[in-house]
Amino acid sequence: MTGAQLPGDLDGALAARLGYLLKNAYFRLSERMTAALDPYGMNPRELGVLSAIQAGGIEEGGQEWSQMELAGRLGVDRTTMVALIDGLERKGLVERRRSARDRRRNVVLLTAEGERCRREADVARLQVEREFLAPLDEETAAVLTEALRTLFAAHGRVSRPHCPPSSAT
Amino acid sequence: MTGAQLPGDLDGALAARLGYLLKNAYFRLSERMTAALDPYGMNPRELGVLSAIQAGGIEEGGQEWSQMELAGRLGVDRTTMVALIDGLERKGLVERRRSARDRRRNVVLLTAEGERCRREADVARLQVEREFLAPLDEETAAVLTEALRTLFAAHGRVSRPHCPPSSAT
DNA sequence: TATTGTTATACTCTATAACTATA
DNA sequence: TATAGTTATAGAGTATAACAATA
Repeated sequence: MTGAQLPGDLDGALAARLGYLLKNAYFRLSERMTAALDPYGMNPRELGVLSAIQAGGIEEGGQEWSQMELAGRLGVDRTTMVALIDGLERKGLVERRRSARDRRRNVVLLTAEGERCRREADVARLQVEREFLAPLDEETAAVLTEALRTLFAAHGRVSRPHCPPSSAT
Repeated sequence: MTGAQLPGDLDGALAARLGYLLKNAYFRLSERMTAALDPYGMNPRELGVLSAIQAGGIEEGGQEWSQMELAGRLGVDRTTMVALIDGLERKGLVERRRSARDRRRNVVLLTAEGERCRREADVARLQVEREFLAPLDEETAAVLTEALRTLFAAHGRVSRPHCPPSSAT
């Protein structure tokens, strides 16, 4: 569609580039996801935070995670996480609670509304993903997803040099 | 690897998200590509510009493209393209030439060194792509690439609202 | 009047440094 | 002394607005 009005095969040449293809897929999906989540008052990244909190809550009998741990797991800076939690707290979707065992840590919990919003938004997310993959037949879509998972396992997530407490300074 | 030191299945939960997978694949590949192209004195985006110029040059008997056209095709703003061409020109890889037929247009051409650099860097790019896909067997890698191409054709590239001369102001 | 290239400016996102309170 | 959270600040990347030259 966008390329149809362009003469020549430049789009073809670019479409041979893996980076170009991945970038376009990522940004196009992000656009749709952002639009789809807007009615729920959140963006994809915020939904990611809510999901991370929830994923922690259901594991090992309900482990609670601090901002630091969430930041590390989501691959964002801890200062970014502060702003992220600020926003979610302002919307009443999460709440900070001082950890009893280590009073430096802020445990982040879903509120009842936060959990409800997360669940609804997650349905919207799945719907967007399905629509996005609709141009592919079912098996191809499955192979694509599985291949991306394999690459993720092999190459790891985006490194966040100064966030996990390792080689700083 | 990165996830191995993390307790629980949060990475698993995130790895179920298409956006997360695409983002990680894109950023990881970008990191590697940036490192691999560094010896050639360029970054992935600059190589994209050189390739776009070259792709134009070999098509329809050697069509020459202006900054505006290159910007439109690469999906970047025209002001970004100015800075991009500035950098490439400073390195002696491209040169601007005023179009004879329309003196408003700056046709951008590869210098001899620019074409040589582009060709060498493109070999490095292919090598990086191959290595990046190495965790996948050959057929899976082919399906992945083809699927991304299909999605690209269906959803188009990243839209750049104010760049193609359409709905501005 | 509209378009290309250009410059200057603003905005967004993220990282860095410094501060506090806890350990 | 080191760590978690916070704040303020700076930096990259990108978009917006305005201007000159040309159509």
